[in-house]
Amino acid sequence: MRAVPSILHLDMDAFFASVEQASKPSLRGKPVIVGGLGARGVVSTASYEARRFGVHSAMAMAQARRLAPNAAYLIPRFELYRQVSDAVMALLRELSPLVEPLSLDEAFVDLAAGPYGEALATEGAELARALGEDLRADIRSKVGLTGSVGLSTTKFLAKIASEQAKPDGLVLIEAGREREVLDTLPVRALPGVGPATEETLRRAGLSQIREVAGLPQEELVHLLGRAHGAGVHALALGRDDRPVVAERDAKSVSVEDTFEVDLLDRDHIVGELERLADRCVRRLRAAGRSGRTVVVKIRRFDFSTLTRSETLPAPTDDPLVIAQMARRLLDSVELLGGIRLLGVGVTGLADWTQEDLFAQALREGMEEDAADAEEDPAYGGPTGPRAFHPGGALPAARRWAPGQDVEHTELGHGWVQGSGVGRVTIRFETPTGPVGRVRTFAVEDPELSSASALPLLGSA
DNA sequence: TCTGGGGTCCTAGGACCC
DNA sequence: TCTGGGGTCCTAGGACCC
Repeated sequence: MRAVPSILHLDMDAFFASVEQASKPSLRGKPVIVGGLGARGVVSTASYEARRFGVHSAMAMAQARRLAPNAAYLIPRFELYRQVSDAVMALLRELSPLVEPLSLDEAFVDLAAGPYGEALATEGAELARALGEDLRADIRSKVGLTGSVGLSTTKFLAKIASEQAKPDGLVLIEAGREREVLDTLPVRALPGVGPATEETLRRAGLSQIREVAGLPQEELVHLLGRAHGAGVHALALGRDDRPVVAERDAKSVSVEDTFEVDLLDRDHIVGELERLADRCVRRLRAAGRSGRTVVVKIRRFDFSTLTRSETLPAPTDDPLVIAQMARRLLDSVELLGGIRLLGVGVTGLADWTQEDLFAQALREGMEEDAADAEEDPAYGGPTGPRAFHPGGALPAARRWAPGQDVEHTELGHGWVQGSGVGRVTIRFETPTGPVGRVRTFAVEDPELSSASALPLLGSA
């Protein structure tokens, strides 16, 4: 454990919702909820204004609508979030090359490995605090958002600190005070303790970290298993020597869809599977990877979930091979009663592809499919726009989704506030302008087209 | 209108090999 | 001919995280 609180954890405040508020002046100070808007959607992020109604991440969207009927409900705009995230991560890299992103809105930074490392060793906590406050000021002025910073001697404590700092604050836990802080927290605050482990511990009479820390390690191992028990025990004692690790290679790529209505027809399900396989391969190839194991995931009507996987002798990124493996895996599953989710993934990733004899053999035996593939120069597979799927159960590529960016030939940039009965309501405003005016159009209005997001401060 | 999507890590049994 | 022990790979499932 370090003598100086040189591990920084940054957590952006209500990130997706805050980006939306920064982007849409009319939503500032208002409850904003970002997530899936369909019948089976869940909340990704609720703004602090929306949290006052009891809305939180992972809540069913239907429940959120009951709690906060007047909030703004928006689809996520991941491209924009990624751009903003890149700008934030760039600020973190000014502090140290050792930056470990955990998601778009969260990262650890090892300050000791950066330009301030030596000064930190002598000046200690006060310099760490100053660096954290400067970072927060930079994020506010250069990105236009607020983030909370935790600083401490380990990853775990830095994360606890940023949690305590929220929203828009900074908390530093000094070397030597770790146990004192942990003694006030419930077991649920330990990373790796979720609902199931919490319940196991509760039944053993353990609800506070302090109680877990007082136990011999063997007892935890007995309760939770070898790796988990030892890990939880160490963290409860404040022992955490996990290093900050930059750029970890992904170990799997997967895509999945939950359908608005359970899918019953096997042919229809196979069609969706092929679309998913195609999307999965695109992502795999975009990352320059290939993989050996194909995984098909199915969630049945009753929410029971199963996976089927098969491993090739060598990695592939061939769309035909992956789609065919996925189809065969699906064939081995009983689909009676209907399915609510379908997924396709590839694991066992490699950076290179051996000469793919398997794909070659498959191609030679499948000239018709190969001919299909040529119609779509990039990828094979009988895929097409959602609109062409009869009875397509996905939210039919709705032309206008709430939150989406649009451009009007005369009125300029705006966003979809809502749509229905052949009409769409647009609010015309930009991140740097005043609150905009609302206008309603026919959904088919040729003056209206979808657009890209505008940067938050003209620079992000 | 119950329960998203993209990940990581661990466990456990059987196959297989030495 | 009555039954090893260890290591690794594959498959399936589950907990957890954001």
